[in-house]
Amino acid sequence: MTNPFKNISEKNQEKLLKILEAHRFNFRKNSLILTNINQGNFIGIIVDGILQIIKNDYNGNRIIIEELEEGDIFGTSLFPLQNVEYDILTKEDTTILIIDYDQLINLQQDNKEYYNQFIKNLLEIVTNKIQEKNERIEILTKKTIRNKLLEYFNIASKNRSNRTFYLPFTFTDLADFLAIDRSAMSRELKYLKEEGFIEIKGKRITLLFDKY
Amino acid sequence: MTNPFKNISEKNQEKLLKILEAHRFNFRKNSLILTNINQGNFIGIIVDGILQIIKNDYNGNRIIIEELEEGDIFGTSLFPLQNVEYDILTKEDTTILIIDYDQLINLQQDNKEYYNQFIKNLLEIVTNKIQEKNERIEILTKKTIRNKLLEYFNIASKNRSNRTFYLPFTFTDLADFLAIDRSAMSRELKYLKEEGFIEIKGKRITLLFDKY
DNA sequence: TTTAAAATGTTGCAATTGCAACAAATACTT
DNA sequence: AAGTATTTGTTGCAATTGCAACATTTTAAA
Repeated sequence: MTNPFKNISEKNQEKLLKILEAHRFNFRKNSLILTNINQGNFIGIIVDGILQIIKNDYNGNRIIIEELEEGDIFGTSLFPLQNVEYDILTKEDTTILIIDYDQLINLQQDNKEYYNQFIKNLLEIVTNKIQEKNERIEILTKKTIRNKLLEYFNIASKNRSNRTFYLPFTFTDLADFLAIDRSAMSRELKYLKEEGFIEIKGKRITLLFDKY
Repeated sequence: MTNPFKNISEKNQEKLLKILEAHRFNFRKNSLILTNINQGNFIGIIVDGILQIIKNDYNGNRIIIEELEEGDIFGTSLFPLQNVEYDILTKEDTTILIIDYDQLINLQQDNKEYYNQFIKNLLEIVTNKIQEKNERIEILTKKTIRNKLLEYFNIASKNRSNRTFYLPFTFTDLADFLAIDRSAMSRELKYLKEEGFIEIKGKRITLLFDKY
């Protein structure tokens, strides 16, 4: 994951955050970050910790939109529908920086190279985020639970360059991430184990198929 | 949709494209744009026309990843998996600009305000794209065909600020976009019409429900 | 360490969906 | 304008899935 302050010296980082009037916030594990931290358009940068963006349906379905870690960004301009319906939940103690998006974009500081570098870094981060979203879409467009699981496992395995990897969250969360029923997923995982496609020990998953 | 050259004069636009060694290409309707236009990391800008990014599954399923129009961007850095498996298809006669992504990012032209402006514009476009991806994910995470359709219709209606709108593509494409079986979708649309949720005349759709 | 809470595993059953196989209607091409 | 290709509509049926309800295991908190 790209660091939003890549190629920016400590000193310039401070200057930048001052110019942008960035605010720092600390949250305990399992707390809800209200999206109305400030009124306007904002970008949040995760300095440390883990966040989940959660959507709770009118159908009572809970969907994990994304899971974010250090260096990731989030914010109003990155969500549709003014993000009214999203919950942002800390999974660990988390520190974030909040920056006003409009102020950031409209700042007339072209001569400051650290400002330009920062914008470039954000572009790179958001571009990576698109790739993640596309991966997510790849998974969600698979028609069966089995194919969703296999696609998810393949991508996870590829991203970690290892046929063995650890789930970054619970199986309950995985079901929410894949937008499928947890018990149906559990059933399908059993079949996949029985048929020798995968091996599971706790959150440790090993792929036993070559490619599918 | 944001124009990638917003706030850049014609003159500076030319300079910029020269510096970036941008190449212009024209394609006829229904032609495949090979993703190996050039070898490296590239960004494509749609000057005019319409493109679809298509993925064909090993299961034989055809999925529309996105539909792009004038001002939109696409490119290797925006796809996962080195975009080997994606087809880029013109739906109309289309003109694009190709820019080398690494060259763009690594250019040392901080003093050129049009360059910085261009990067900012790209950030804005990619940020909007994230919103679109999130909307797509919202739709795909709905568990029933009915709810996928209703969510799609809601978003389409909201985006056009009108309860009547036109499908931007065929119903066959819509099924591919929603990742559902076309005939099953057709059946569900019939029920939605019968139950008075919607009205359909050709590609013209009117929502008759207040909110759902 | 005990207790409570959350996560995981399991299963029957009803609802939903994909698939296949057509007919009918539209849209393109020459 | 005729002929071909594509899109749309329809339906039975089998497969998949969600849901509910519960037992068991694991994790977290007091």
